Amino acid sequence: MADKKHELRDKGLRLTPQRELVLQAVRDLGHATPEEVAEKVRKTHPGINLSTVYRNLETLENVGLVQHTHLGHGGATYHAAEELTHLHLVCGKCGSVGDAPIESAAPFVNTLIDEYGFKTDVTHFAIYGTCANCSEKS
Amino acid sequence: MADKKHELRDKGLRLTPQRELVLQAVRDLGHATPEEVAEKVRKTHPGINLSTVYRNLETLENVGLVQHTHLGHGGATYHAAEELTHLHLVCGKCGSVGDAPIESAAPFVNTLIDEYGFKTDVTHFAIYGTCANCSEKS
DNA sequence: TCTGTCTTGCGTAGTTGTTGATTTAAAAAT
DNA sequence: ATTTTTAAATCAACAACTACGCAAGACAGA
Repeated sequence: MADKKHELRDKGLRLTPQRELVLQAVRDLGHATPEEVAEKVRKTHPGINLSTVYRNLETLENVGLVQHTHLGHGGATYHAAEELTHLHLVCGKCGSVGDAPIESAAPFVNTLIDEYGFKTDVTHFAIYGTCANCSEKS
Repeated sequence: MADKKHELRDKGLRLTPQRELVLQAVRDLGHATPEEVAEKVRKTHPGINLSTVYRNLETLENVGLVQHTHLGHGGATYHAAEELTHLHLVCGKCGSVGDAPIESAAPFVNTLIDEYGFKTDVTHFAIYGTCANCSEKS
């Protein structure tokens, strides 16, 4: 962690403030659309352009630092590669995105492999439902 | 099932060939984008318009006969309401959509409820991974 | 059968999300 | 410090998807 400044250069990328900020935003947000990333970055760097965000997300994905998924709405959502260790619990009512450890799905994943030969990648999609909060309220 | 002709009227909808065909297509296809529904319908009713398909899908959804989800790519996919009894196994390589009974996920769903209070609706999202076919080939 | 209303067809036009082209600026190498 | 190279900003174009408006036609009820 000490050499964070160099992880981009190590991948053969130039070290620009924008690029760092985009990566940091993805890490901070956990999962975010390009638009959300842009918004986040603009808090500290107001002039950043949406195109730049898109290009950097693409670049960062190429070197494996981030990945994208589709969580339902339409746009892609990005997360840092090292964060791909949990499930996404998306609440259909409030839109919140919770996390659960990957092990929660282990029996499910095994069932699908054993019975259908289907190798599930549970980190790549949203688990849709209703969160505890919204369940109480209704 | 004998009075299929009247189920639309019972919902307060007019009975048009297009409407019937759209509903039938959704039921036959299991899960399909508006475009795919249109294609299917056009086999027996070539002149049907895409707008009509969209409008009817919307109408049918309003009365609860069909539902839509986002399975990742971009467009919405529709299925008949009574068909919501299986999981969608979407292959990331070939794009195929397989089915698995809802019971496969039961332990998983229970875990999420017990530990996080999260009520999962497993029929409403795609389970993403690699199908048996594509696993062999690679 | 006739009438009023809902629906279709058709084209179009708005979103939304994304990518290019170009110029300017900034980063790395020398 | 200077040069070379790559990235950022800006704006525009694009594509896919969906919705809208109007006129003509089809459905259901009397």
